[in-house]
Amino acid sequence: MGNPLDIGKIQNGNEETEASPSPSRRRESREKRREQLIKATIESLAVRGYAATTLADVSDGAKLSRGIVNFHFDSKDNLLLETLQFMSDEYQENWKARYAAAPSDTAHKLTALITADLDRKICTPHTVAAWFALMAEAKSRPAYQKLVWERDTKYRGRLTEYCRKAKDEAGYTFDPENVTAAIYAMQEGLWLRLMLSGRKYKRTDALKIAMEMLGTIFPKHFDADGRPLTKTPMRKPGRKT
Amino acid sequence: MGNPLDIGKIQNGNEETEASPSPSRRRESREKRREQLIKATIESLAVRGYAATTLADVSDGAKLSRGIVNFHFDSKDNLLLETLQFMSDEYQENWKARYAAAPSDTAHKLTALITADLDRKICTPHTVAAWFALMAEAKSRPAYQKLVWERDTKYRGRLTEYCRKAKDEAGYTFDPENVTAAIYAMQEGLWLRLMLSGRKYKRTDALKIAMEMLGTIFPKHFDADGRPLTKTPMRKPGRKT
DNA sequence: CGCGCTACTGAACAGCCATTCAATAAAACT
DNA sequence: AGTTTTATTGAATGGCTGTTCAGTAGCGCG
Repeated sequence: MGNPLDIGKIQNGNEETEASPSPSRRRESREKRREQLIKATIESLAVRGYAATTLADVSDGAKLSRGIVNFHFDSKDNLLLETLQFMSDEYQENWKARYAAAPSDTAHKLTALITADLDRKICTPHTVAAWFALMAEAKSRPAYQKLVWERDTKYRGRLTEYCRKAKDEAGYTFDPENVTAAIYAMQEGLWLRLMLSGRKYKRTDALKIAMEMLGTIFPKHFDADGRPLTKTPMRKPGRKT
Repeated sequence: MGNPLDIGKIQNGNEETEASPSPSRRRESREKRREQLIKATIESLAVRGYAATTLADVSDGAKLSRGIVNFHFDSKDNLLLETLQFMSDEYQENWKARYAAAPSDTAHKLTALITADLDRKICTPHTVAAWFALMAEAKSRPAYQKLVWERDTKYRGRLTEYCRKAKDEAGYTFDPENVTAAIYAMQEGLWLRLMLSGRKYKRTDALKIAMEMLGTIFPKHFDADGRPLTKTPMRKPGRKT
């Protein structure tokens, strides 16, 4: 325990292909540094856990000096809070984009919401581990709790909307609020399992489980494997075939 | 932050009504002290979180002196590990007892397994919060991971057994392994919500959500509200009504 | 009553870690 | 080029915390 977790050269997957003027540049823009430090924090949270993550770990991980975090984030507490904020933003941007891009029928919107949670972008072992590390502290940190709760509320609101819509379309008998709660709980539980199981379970396994459950809950909208049924546009009790 | 969380007088809900010889007794049996310290640890984990829990908090909470934890548990690490073990044991004893006491038909066994998770005994806000505090560290602590994984495996094995049985009895089309994973994930997600939401969600709400989901997944075994149907003994594809 | 025995205490200690800050160096600007 | 501004460094600091251990006190036993 104590190896620096080299992520000094972050794979900035963005389209930042501009020939950087000098590779030995020490000064970076404020935003870049902050993001670099946040990523190093996530890394350390995932590998070492919350309790064992020190500022030295973070600065070493970013290949920078000791005082750097307090310079950019004022305090460790604040670094952790902004890390949570960062992950929360990333999460929301992801599902909103996927939701917007999905066809407008209920089955596809639901699919988009569910699969977004298990997207490759946000559902890496490190991200999930860091997320739980911070979330576990939420009970004793009102600021964390507020962030997490807001993230939850927005997503679940949208999910409820479509559970209700599905019910209207196909005449299911369930209570939409309860089904939403159940689905959302399942999603978080799948995350937890992904974190705990190391390499035994993969993201794609979780995806399969989630989609099959959609098929079970909304049998008129999905087939048994969880594939959206879009043939019938589905009106009130519309006749089929 | 720093008030001692008085639980010196633990409510030992057991049938230990034996008139304790002298109320000012300082020396206690080894087991009693250990349990008292573990309960103080759970309390502190729930209120302060993992990172902020110090040995001073634990000994203050138990109204004992500073060195007491190292005397009984050797190290803080070991205290935390034994706390996890304690909660794990309590959890398993609970569901095994409920399972054994349930009627032998599939629906009731399933109900027993599901409701056990949300039993008043083990599903208190403090217990759940402490559980997640420790579980979040599992990724970076092999010893924790092992304990949590074992706990999971036993419970899920039993759950799978009955999902399979239900499928055989009623001819459902789902994959039993996947359904088990989904149900179990939902259970853990409900725990998480219980922890995060403070007083907004109650144990009984979670119970309702879980049972309604059982009704959705096993429609031949439960009614829509999740009540076990026991009238029909249920054979293979038996004709109905 | 004395003698150990064991649970327990709390002061002392050593190590770790977040934070500070004076010094430095790179960019930006004039 | 000179000056200001800004980012960065890394050694110093002080507080906190886990652990130790020499001492204390309740308890049973002979």
